[in-house]
Amino acid sequence: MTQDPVAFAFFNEIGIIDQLISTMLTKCLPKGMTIAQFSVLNHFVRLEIDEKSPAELASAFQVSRPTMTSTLARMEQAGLIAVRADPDDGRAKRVSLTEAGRAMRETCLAATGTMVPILAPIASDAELEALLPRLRKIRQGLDALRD
Amino acid sequence: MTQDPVAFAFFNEIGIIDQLISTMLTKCLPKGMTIAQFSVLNHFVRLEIDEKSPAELASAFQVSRPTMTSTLARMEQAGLIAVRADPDDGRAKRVSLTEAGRAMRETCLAATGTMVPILAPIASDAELEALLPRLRKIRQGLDALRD
DNA sequence: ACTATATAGTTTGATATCAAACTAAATGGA
DNA sequence: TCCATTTAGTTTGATATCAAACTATATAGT
Repeated sequence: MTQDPVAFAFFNEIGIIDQLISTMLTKCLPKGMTIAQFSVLNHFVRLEIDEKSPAELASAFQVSRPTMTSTLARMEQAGLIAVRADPDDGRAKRVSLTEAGRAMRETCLAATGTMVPILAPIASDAELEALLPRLRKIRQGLDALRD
Repeated sequence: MTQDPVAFAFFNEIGIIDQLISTMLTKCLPKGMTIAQFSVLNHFVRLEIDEKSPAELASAFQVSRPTMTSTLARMEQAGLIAVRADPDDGRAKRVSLTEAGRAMRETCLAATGTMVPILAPIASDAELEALLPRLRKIRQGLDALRD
């Protein structure tokens, strides 16, 4: 362990934190809702975007296209999004939020809000605020490596 | 987005970093090998442990018992571990590393080593070293919350 | 001793995720 | 015009992950 590169220990902690948070978050979401789906709902609302293609969404969340296909299929099934053919490109699709999707996002937002006071004792806002830009820089560096 | 609690932005970055690193790491591992399996191999070698029960392993990696059952089944199938009944407890099992498992761990270690120079430009060891204890503290806090 | 509870592992059924291979449509070049 | 290449999306097949429900064994309490 001591001979392990620091990077490994670092990314190991990152992995465990992600796992713990994901599990907690999933548990407080409405039955059947997942983080992946909630993220898509959030994306539309926060960026005030009408329509986006599956490929654009996949790219925004840095997941593969098959993953996005799968997530969107479930969301359409659940009535959270509407999908139509792109009028300008026969290969493409256009995805948009439904009213139900918007409502579900509100519900999820309220549910996740309950986690904030629970997390507060773990780390202060100041602490997180201090770490955030440094993590962001690392994320951007990794992101750039992919190409 | 601006009204989002800092915690959300923070854990979002954590999630993306984990995803990017996991994908990179998986790609450099031998065909068929996964991070979950490599972690188990590593655990045995690094802690110099002979045998552990599936429940102990699940707890060490903070995954559910069904998850560990699944991972161990694949590893046993691949000949990386040996599993025997616990002589003292009729419910339990004892898991140990095989020679093949030990060899595979060495191979994986060498493979992941190639990532170190790639990651170096992303963040210096000093930077990671500075962040590590703070992440560890957050992880421990989250871990404690689970109970 | 007997029953209730707790613990070890598995099974079932669901989601997310990826790589590889595939179809269909757009684009570019000769 | 026609073919090669690229791009959008899906399908297939694999792994990880969880919760809930299940079996079997161990432990505790009466």
